[in-house]
Amino acid sequence: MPRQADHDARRRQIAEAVWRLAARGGLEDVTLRQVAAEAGVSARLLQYYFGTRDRLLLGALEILNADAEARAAERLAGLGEAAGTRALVRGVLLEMLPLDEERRNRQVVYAAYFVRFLVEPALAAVAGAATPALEELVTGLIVRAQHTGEARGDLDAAGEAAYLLAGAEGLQSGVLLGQRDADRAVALIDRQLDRIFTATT
Amino acid sequence: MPRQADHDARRRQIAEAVWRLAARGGLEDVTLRQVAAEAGVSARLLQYYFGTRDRLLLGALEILNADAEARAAERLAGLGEAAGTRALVRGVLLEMLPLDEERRNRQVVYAAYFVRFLVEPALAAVAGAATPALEELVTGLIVRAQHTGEARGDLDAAGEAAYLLAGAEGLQSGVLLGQRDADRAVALIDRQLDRIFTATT
DNA sequence: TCTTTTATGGTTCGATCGAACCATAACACG
DNA sequence: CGTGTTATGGTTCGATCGAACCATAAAAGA
Repeated sequence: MPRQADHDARRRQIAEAVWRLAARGGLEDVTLRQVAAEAGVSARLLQYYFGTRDRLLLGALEILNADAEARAAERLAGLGEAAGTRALVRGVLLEMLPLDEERRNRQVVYAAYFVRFLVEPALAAVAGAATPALEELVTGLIVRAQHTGEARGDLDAAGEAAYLLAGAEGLQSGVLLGQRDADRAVALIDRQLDRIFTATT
Repeated sequence: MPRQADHDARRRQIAEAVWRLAARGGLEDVTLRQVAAEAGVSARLLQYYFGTRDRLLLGALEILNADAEARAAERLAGLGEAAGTRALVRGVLLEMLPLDEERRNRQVVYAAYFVRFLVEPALAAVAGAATPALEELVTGLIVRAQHTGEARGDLDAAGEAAYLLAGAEGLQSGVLLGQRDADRAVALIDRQLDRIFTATT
């Protein structure tokens, strides 16, 4: 019938403006007018594609989440098909560090949303899904490595997986705050992996 | 000469209102009017004691920091004078978990400030001091324990200290988000300490 | 070519924001 | 008992906010 537009592209364009503003000044800078200006569209369009501001924040987060998942899977696949178990675990952990602008911005946006996660159940559902899934994934990888002898058999796989991921998250904060060098954070992770995995083939 | 007031008490009263609002809805809810209402004073008084909103946020954070430090020292001292090294390290780590309302609120407030730490240098200075100091402290404790034989001698004290603290910070997020039980987080920390420290006396 | 529906811009409204300003009640001291 | 200073409340201003509303340009199908 009429004038068709690429809704997904428009929503992404607007969401990216939300991300930039949130990373720059927190959610309080994510005002409808500022997002519109940053995205180069009229404020009316934000209403058209997202509705209210709360739903804009929710929608922008959903797109960010989908993006993060896709990019992470892409990067893990990029390790090569015959990547060792240790390399896979390392890849998952490094995904949580701000090793490039893309990851850094994404992680800062998550930080900007954090308090809201604690209050708005709709956002909490979107945010809370990732971490437990990663924990199961890493646990499974360590268990597999224990079976093949790549990892020490006398350690608690689930506990180590949880602490590895928690540590990566903590290192993320330190690097973002400029308290810690990114390279040094990676080195710390590698040292923990040295402890868990035995022979490097 | 005239009508004296306890400035420190007033500033604290106002700062506590800031904390409550920030923990409840993030910094965007910390508006002069809402803080005034929450503290039970007029908005004029916020200007009188803190000046602009930026300086209110800075002042409230400074008081929070001083509070955190004092309470942590208090709690560590409460472990007893002859507390073992492992117990001290454990105490430091547990201070980063939301094990009671006080710690939980404080940690949520820090989260609310986080993005601002990355942007405003004045806030970054206040926030960034704690973590490196804790890292040196824990490193020193582990080194001491290695000398006395309480800790395994073949591990990198600084690296383990850094990863312990980072892990505690990551566990903090998980507990705050309700993804992880607080008791389970403590158990995970204890398991890491089992690995680092040898004999429990 | 003419609809008819969609995508988009612009304007407006009531509320609220931060900050400046105006007032005055309380009180220590002469 | 004044009296001068401090601590506090209230009001106002211009700006901005989120949301609703009004308009219209574009284009797909008749």
